[in-house]
Amino acid sequence: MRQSQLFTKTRREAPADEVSKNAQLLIRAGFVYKEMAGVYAFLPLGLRVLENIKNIVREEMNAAGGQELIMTALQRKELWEKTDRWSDEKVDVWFKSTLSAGGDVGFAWSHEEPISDMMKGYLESYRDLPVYVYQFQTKLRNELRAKSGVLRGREFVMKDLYSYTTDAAQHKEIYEAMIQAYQNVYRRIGLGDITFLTFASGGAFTQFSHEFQTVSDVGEDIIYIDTEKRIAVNKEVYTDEVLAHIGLEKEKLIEAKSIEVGNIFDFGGSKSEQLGLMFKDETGALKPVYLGSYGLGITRVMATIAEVMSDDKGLVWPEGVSPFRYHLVSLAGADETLRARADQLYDTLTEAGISVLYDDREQRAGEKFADSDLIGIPFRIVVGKNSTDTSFEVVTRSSGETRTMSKDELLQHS
RNA sequence: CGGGGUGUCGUAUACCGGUAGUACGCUUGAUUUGGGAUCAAGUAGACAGGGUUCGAUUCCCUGCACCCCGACCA
Repeated sequence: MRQSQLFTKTRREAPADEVSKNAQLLIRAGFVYKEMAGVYAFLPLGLRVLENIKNIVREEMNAAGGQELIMTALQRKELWEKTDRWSDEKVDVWFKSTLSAGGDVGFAWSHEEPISDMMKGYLESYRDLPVYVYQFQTKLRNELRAKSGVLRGREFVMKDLYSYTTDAAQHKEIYEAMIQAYQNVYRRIGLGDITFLTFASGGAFTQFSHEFQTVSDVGEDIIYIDTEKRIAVNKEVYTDEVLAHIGLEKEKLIEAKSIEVGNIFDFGGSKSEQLGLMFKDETGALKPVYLGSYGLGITRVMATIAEVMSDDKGLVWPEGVSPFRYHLVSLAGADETLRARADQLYDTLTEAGISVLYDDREQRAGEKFADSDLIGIPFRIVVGKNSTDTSFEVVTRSSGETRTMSKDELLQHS
């Protein structure tokens, strides 16, 4: 992509009404646009990051047996009344509206009810199970207060997978597979080292749920980490009894603030019974389908990366999620030789299927470097006085390290 | 929802009860070209409504928006 053609605009200063670092940087670098409090649009650069994150998640979900689908954003009142979660007293984040033709609808803040209700038409026998389906959906939540920029908005993209199994034993298999898949995701997007599997409250359904918590001072949760075992306990269930149950020693735990970047749940059979989602087992007996749900906030992950990986110059994208692999910065100016050299390198890399943002603009070096630092692509190739036809200056964004690389090395470097 | 704060060109800001200024951006021209260049000319603004006042962007009220703390976050 030629930067002269890219729809974006960097800003020297952040808007005065944004205090959170993730929103400041993402707006300044031209990744997101703020529509209103807690509601952000994703511009081409930001969308590329989102899609990269989604693709990593998609690959891991598919590998674990998940099948992608997409549910609706409009939901039926009657369905949510069945599980007693329609009233504003029970769920205070509902956006609701009425149909012109008559009747009430809700805007999707979660999809357990509709997706499980739908399953009634498809899951009738133990032969139909297990089923693992997931989607990437925009969730709408009427939060009393939006905060922390993109981290906690009223509109956000979430991956939610639902597992339908015959019993606890079958459920355990997918649940363990999901824990592994989630850990793969966080490792691949670059948050693996600071993201911990965390024991948390299971709400009304089970003793525990598991969260994935990324250590950050802007987080809203407090966790206690065992750095050797790489697991943690959320403050909400941090008791001697729970520690003993999990086998953690209090003295070894480190307290930290953290961002919840994922949450997986064991619902058991109770919700299925409420909804009438039953199947016949081998003996012909009618049983409730065993339900699990697995959430992962895509936009929140993007904001978390912006928050924890950035420096005073701007964003620093991990290789797995960066909008481009290389930022090719041409300092050719009026020098036709340099321009041709940059053009040729851009063509070569692009034809090899490598994503390159090519800063072919007329701007001066300082502005280009500042923009490049702000946008945060992992590797910057500088075509200028230090380059030749065969060797190029390459700067690593995260470390600032500069080295010289050949075209072949650029093509193979990964 | 409770408490606190803020609304001035596209962005960041200044001043002021009496002609709203600066920087960046943007437009045009010239000179520049390895870390946000220089010069010149131009462009563009007081959240909305009401009140006080000879006169309100400024003071007061209401609304709206945004930010922060808390509460909330299956």
